[in-house]
Amino acid sequence: MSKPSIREVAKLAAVSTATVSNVFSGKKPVNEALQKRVRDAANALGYQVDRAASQLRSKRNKVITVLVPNITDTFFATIVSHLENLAFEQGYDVIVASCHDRPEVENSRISALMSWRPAGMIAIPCSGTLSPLLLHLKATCPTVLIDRVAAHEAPFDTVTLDNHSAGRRACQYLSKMGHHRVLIAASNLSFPPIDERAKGALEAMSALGLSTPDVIELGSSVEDGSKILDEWLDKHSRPSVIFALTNVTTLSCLTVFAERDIKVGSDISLLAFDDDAWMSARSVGLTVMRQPAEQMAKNAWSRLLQRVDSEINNVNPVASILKAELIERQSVQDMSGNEKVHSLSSS
Amino acid sequence: MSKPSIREVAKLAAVSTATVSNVFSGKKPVNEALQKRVRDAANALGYQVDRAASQLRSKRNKVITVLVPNITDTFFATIVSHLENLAFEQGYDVIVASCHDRPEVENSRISALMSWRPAGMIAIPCSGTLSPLLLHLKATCPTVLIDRVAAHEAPFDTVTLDNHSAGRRACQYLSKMGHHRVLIAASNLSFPPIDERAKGALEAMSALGLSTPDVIELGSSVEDGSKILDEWLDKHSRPSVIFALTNVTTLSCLTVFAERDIKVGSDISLLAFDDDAWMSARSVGLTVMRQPAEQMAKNAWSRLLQRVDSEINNVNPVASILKAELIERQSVQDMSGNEKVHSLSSS
DNA sequence: CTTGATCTGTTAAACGTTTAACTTTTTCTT
DNA sequence: AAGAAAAAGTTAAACGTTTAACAGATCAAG
Repeated sequence: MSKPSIREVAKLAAVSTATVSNVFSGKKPVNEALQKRVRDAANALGYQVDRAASQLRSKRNKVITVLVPNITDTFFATIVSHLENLAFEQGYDVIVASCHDRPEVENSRISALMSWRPAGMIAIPCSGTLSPLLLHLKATCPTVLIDRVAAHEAPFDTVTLDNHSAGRRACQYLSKMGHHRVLIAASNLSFPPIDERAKGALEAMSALGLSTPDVIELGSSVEDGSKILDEWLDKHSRPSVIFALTNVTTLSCLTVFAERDIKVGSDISLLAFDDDAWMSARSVGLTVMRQPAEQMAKNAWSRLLQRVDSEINNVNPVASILKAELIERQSVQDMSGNEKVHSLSSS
Repeated sequence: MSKPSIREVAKLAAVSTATVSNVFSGKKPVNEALQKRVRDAANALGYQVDRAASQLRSKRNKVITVLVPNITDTFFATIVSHLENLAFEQGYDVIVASCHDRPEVENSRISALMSWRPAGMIAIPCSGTLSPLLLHLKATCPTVLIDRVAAHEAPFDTVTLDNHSAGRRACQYLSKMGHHRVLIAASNLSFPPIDERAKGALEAMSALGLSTPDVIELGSSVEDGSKILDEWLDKHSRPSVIFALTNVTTLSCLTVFAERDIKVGSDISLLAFDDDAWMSARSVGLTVMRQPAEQMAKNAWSRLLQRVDSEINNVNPVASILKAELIERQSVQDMSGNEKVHSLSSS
């Protein structure tokens, strides 16, 4: 029942424990024949190296911990999935924790993660203001932060979207399509990326000389968001387009549209964020600002490995900033009355 | 830089290492005042118990590993999320691995997970035929299997949906709604739950004396599935309803409907499986068979803890089987011509 | 045939914790 | 007040691995 140890393998293969260790770690070369003998013995006993003992002695630990606000959010899950792949390729193990959007839980999850003595940590903070515990990591563990962080303010390597630019470009597109009355559906403006998106949008509108859009906060759940949006619509005249700043706010918008029998793409336009699978599987596909989730994971990973390998901790934090991609589908109606670009007919 | 050990805490607090250990583990009582002295010293040094050393010595390990086919699938992510909550409440840590639907990867992930020497494991196998490595767990580690497993055949505790009944009830509903020509969109019939759903559906139709539905396999990706369905529709006359057996096949169906400009709920009906957030946030909400994901997680968890705590391993496997819930929305059109049940008017 | 370099293998001491066994102190019984 | 029992701390030996330090063999060069 209890697992066999390296000693039993050594005895069965009639070698020293050091040799068995070398066979499995590859640290020192060992003769072909012996190697086979050892492996056979190990298989016969069902031996497997004990991580705890290995780590305790060697102080090396090929483990990266990942902290996300919520694993059920497709965007975060996608990033986790990519990170897991990258880690796997390089012989690292990943331990994931999610804090369910609760800062208190975040703290306790960080403690738990750190007790594994990981080689490094990749975190998507759940709130814009970094907790003291998180900040303390600066001194103890190579860390890179993704997404919910103000890129240049954090004392960590960061990988973020150029949220300001994404918001700006989104609104430029909206105005090009002839929309003047836009409502911005944010989740929570205390999250730096959301705030940036909204600021970028506002700035673009004012630069274009258009009226400043209203901004409403819909929170982090679809239900709450629907209710808030519903009430807002009761009190205001209908905007020509809603710019939804996350996949969850997008869902809130669609819920309300369904209840009120408002048709997307004709009665109202919708520009969404992220690009979940369901957003394109619709009769009126959603036009979206897509975040390059895979690239974000890749950058975070390589940045972290660099820190881990170089042991140097006094290099200045580097901020890696990526661009969102506008994917044009049918949910933003063209109200401009302009000719289509591809039309060659002379008027 | 390097983490302080229990010895340094002991020295600073002027006690023995055993006392420090007892303060943190609670194994033996220790005087209030001393306790405070120890905690203060630990805080001052930033001390944290080293899991590896602790586990190595005590052989206890409050860790449960979780294996899923794909963390980006909302259904699996939801289960993982609930499991994480349950674990957290009881002082367990969870290590999650996903095998990206590849059996080879599954094997290597299992090895990796086992090297943590977890107290138990909860797995959603990625294929219906359990790998030898997985079967081997029977002897080494308390294990409970969820979802992709034939409930009564596996030599493990299982938590599954009553898929046969779900398929049957779905088709009974469909027939009640006046649908006679139904197409079943399976993902992969080699997965036991999918096969069961299809079988249940077929059985219901034949019991009702209706023509047996066609069954097509759409695979595990939205794109592949769309292509296959698209080709099928080219060669066959349009069914009155599609019964999609997973959230991914549902997406494939909707993609094809969008391309062909087929309106759900009027041109064609759709009965979906699972109940992802986006399924209700539509002008025509999807009627679905919802799986009780939270309950599945709860049952798996309590079943596992029972095994872990009782140390008894010769109890027969127990199969926990849950019911799906039919949630009626608008995507299945009523073709029966019957009066509505709530209508009291005399004809 | 020596010298020394190169391989391949072994021995034994850590790594940071827990815990059985022991010692000291306190409390309770009579 | 003496002795027993209970409570609170300490000592030191594990846990299963890695790895310095060492040892024996093989081989090439001089």
